[in-house]
Amino acid sequence: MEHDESCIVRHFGYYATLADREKALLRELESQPVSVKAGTVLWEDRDEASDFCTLQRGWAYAFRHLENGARQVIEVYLPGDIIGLREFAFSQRLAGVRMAEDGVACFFPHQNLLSIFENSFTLTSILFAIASRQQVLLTERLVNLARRSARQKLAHFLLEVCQRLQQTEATGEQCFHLPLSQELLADLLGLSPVHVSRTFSALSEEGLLYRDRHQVTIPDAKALKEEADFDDRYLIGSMRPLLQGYDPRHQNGQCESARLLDESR
Amino acid sequence: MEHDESCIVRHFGYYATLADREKALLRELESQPVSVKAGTVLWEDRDEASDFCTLQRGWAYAFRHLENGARQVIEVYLPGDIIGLREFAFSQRLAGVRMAEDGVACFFPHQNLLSIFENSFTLTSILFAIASRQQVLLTERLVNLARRSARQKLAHFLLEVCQRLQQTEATGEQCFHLPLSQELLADLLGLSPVHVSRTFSALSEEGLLYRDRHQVTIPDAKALKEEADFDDRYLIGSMRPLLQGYDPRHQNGQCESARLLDESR
DNA sequence: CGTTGTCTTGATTACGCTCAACTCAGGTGG
DNA sequence: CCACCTGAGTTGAGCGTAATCAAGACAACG
Repeated sequence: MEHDESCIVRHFGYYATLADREKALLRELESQPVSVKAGTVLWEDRDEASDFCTLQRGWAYAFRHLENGARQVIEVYLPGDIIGLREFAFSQRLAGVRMAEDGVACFFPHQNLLSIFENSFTLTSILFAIASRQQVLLTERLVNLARRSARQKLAHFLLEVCQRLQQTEATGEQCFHLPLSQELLADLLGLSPVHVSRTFSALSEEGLLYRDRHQVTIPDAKALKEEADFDDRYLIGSMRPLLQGYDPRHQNGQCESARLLDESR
Repeated sequence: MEHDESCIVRHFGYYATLADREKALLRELESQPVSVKAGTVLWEDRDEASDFCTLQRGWAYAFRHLENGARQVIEVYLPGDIIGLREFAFSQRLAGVRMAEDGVACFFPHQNLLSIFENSFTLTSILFAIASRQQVLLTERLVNLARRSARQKLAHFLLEVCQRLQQTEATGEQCFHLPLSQELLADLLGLSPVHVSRTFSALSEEGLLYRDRHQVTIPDAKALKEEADFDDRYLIGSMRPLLQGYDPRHQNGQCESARLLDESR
């Protein structure tokens, strides 16, 4: 029964080499695939948070409704991503999650994660790395929202998505399907829908970005990255070899950056 | 040699009961306390990321410089927080960290975290919970930046800090020392320094918030929370009992939210 | 008592919002 | 097959929040 095409096994394998036992543990997470239609709510804000889910196919997004009626899209999930880690320590959801297009999701209970912590050092490290990466994505989104112009926000997001897609799907295309409405992009980037439209037009007129319906093309990635102040070091490409240099016999390593220690003596 | 006043032991103890062995593991993280002056850089953006640090005393903040000269403050760390988890999976720093006032920091190497993964299921779970909470804080900051007015941003941040301080220091005060300049608040909230000043004045005139130099007083927390759309469920108070209901003999729990599964049959 | 950095206040500007009308594509039903 | 409807996207006009620039007040410090 060899099906290493398991999305999550592939995803984890990116971080470190997996033993068969570990692959088996991972496959348990995907034992209950569910087909979900576009618009399906995986869970609502404030629902009881009792499980996680992996995304096998399709895009999804996390969102919050504010008091004033506005909606903020917090994160966009692509195939291979794990959803719900945010609430590991919480008993209720802190954001809703909805499918942006038809897809397949696999739910697994909280306990499975604890069981991984207890049974696999390698998978634990990888999970921590994935949580760390999610935090880094969030950080970049935060900077994007706080300090960049509308055109930079839009360009930056599209560049990020394009690169994340290339990592998972290993295509070299500068052209991809974007199953998100302009209203959703607005709620993601902290703009109004009309301004998203205007920004698309402006970027298009300058030849930095083409879009037909939901198909986006980036003719000159270098120029667009320049425009957007985009630096891909926060994406997976620059991640460390996870378990490199770890020797369980020497558990109390010395600080490499003893700089400050020295100073204080 | 009983000194349970260790900041990190107290912090972890908040999540679950610790055995002596686990307390010992944690104390290793604090074996190298360093006194650091206000303004000291713990590390710079793009430095090699080889260790983490816990904050024993004083405030610190993570920041990034952008191409256009602006600075974004990403996160504010209070005593008891762990700094650097963001870069667990990365080989270089993705943001600089600087002390906002005099304090004490404890550096410990990457390896110590891996050693915890290998040796303590409980501590691993707590670490994951802490990472999860950091992500949640970041999420709330993102919403704050994207969708709220200047006065809401400022009020919301001050309410958050006030509550976080109360959790660690167990004081009931609606009054605290804020060792951050208005310029730093501006860089944190995505505003200009002059507008932070104006916003302080406006809130003060309405009696929602008083400030004398770096001392902040919140006379009517309820009113201010109303104004800021502040909901504290994202803070530690609403966290789940971490290991509740975990039984290692049944590792493959069933999904509680089988809602979608049912639908798809 | 002067110097420095932080904060305040005023005047002007700009980026993106709101409201509203219009276009366009796709889907539905007569 | 066409008429209609709907939802998404586009375009224009006017406005508002917060940015910018600049000058002045204030406190802390040497």
